[in-house]
Amino acid sequence: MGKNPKRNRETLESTQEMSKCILKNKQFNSEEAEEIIQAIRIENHPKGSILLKEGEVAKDCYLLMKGCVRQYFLVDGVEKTTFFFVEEQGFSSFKSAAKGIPSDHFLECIEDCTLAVLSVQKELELYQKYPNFESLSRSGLEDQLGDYQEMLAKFITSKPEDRYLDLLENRPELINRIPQYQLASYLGVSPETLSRIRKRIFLKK
Amino acid sequence: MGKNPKRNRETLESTQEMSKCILKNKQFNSEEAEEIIQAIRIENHPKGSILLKEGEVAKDCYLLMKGCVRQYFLVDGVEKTTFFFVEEQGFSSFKSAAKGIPSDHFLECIEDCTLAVLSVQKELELYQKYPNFESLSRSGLEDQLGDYQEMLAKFITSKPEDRYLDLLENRPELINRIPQYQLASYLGVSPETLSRIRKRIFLKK
DNA sequence: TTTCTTTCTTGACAAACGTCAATGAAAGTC
DNA sequence: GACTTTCATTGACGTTTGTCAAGAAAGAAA
Repeated sequence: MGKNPKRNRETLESTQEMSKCILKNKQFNSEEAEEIIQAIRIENHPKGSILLKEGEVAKDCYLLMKGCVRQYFLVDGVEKTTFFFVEEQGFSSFKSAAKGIPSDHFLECIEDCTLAVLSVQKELELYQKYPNFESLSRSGLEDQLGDYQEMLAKFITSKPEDRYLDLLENRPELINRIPQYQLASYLGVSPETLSRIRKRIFLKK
Repeated sequence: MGKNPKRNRETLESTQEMSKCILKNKQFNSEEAEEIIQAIRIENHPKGSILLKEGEVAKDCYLLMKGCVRQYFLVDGVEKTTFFFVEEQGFSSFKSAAKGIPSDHFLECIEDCTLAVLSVQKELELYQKYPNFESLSRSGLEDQLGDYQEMLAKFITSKPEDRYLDLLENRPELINRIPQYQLASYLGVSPETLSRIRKRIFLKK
């Protein structure tokens, strides 16, 4: 599954879309953009396929064009979901990719996914060649780091119910797309508790 | 407090130490290193001083040479601690600094601190001038992002008691340096609960 | 459709947590 | 030294959560 990504009409459209995304960026001239586009491959992975297993070394970084990817840990045989990536989000298993160490988590497509994939090796080459590309990456990393600082802070400072309300407000699309037991795990509670939290909220209105 | 940092023997030593840290990095020639060192100023802030207030726009990024800095939010009049920075750690309020928006949190020196400070503006200039410097920054950001991914995952997947045990194992120095009520907040529980958790752990041994 | 599987809900009970209040201990101040 | 302030501990009680188990609802497959 997912080992042999299809090359179809959707793939071509995604390539064009991704290309536009890079070309519109004024930091790049057409030559640079061309080489970057060449380095990126589009992959389609069906729902349920695993992009990265625990123990494997991450070799790629991703830009999600369509679908949803779940990051989870296996703790005492139980899956603990820690993140959902959706459209337009770029991501990688940084610890594993940057240091070449085995990943401690899994990445799973929980919907049919279309991904723009760039190998870490190629990425480094592009950094060397085009400082503008590294600049774009640094800036993106700063944004993401800001997001993570914020998420961690929210998680520390709020209760499960508040976190669910926060999700309702800031990422409502997740609630309809994602199985409730995975959302529960993401909120740090059991599926039963999330069910009760939903009931409590419903009764309050 | 902290508005008028002292220039003393300690400051000079810190400058030398920081300079060595940059010079030893083989990515830089002496000219580059010199300019970077010139751009960085050393500041001493006494215990209790605030580096950044909620509502202010972050203009600097920091490298902590000595002491400990606490990040906290003010939620309904209660301080919620979300991070402790210690020696050798570089940090910034990324969201605020990168986007020029007001900070949603505070940064407080909870010990007498010696900091290497670089303004965001100067930082961007150095990136423009020396791609190697931006490269160093990108790499550092990736490391930090990996750390944050890991921390968030740990927080989601573990209970308060596990988090305390984790702290005992991985950052034991924090436990003796930091008031317990701030640690409790950092672990996401009330001071009373942390006190009881410690008792439980003690009884188990 | 029917059947099977997966997911969600509900109940019951024990464990853990938050809050309020009181007490103790430690550190700093006069 | 005595005093004040701050921080840590302990008890009591109500709320929330986890777990186990059973049943309902929703999807997928035959």
